[in-house]
Amino acid sequence: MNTLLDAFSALSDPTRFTIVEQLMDQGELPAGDLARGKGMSGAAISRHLKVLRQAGLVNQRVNGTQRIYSIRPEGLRAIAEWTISKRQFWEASLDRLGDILQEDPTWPT
Amino acid sequence: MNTLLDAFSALSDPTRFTIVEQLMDQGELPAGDLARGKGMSGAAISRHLKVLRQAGLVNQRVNGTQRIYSIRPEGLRAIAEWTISKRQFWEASLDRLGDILQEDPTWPT
DNA sequence: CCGTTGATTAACATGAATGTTAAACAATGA
DNA sequence: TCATTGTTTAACATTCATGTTAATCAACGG
Repeated sequence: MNTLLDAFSALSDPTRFTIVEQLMDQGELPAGDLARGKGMSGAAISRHLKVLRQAGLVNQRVNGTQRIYSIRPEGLRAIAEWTISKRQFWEASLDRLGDILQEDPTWPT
Repeated sequence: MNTLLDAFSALSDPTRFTIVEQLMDQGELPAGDLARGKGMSGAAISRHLKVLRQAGLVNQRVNGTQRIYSIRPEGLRAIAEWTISKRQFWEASLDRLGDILQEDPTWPT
């Protein structure tokens, strides 16, 4: 559960959230690319990446002088499983479960 | 998406997270009961509840002098929908999707 | 009307978070 | 070997978060 709170905390920062989304969209990226992408010092990004790593949300791979980051699926599962375990609460706001299928056609039926 | 970050932020605090879980377990509860349950001043709990309300995660109902709080399903849906939309990433860490069914037999197949 | 109860807001202290620049460090290539 | 590049860590300033107690406010019951 501590893992879960760390994940929530890590994702609650806009910079870190967009890093995660960028890694999801573009696959693995070196720290430098992420820093350039957001108008922010490399030092700041480096520490954000450390927070994400400690929360278990990203992996770091070494390639020469580069540190290449990618999504760590196990980290996201903490959130996914909590969400699933509480499904009855957010489903309660749907008149019909079918509504969500409209939003996400890949949702398992 | 701002709603989503507010929800993550709200849930990243241990006191607020347990308030949410307590409301899920026990249904609606007055602020005073929540304060007594955690050894903390009513003032602190009141502000935590305000954060949860502003994040859209709980509802407030007035009953005489009491403020009775309950889960707000719409708020949880922001997290649920983000999680679902990123499903491919956390499913990637499963050898077989069936694994999760073992953890949660009610998961839709 | 007054005192009590339940709850929130105000004022304050303190520790955590986040950005910057400068320093440190490792890998690479001339 | 030495300069360059990529990244992280250190030191610092500033803002944000969170707890406490005291003050405020509304509802109730005598």
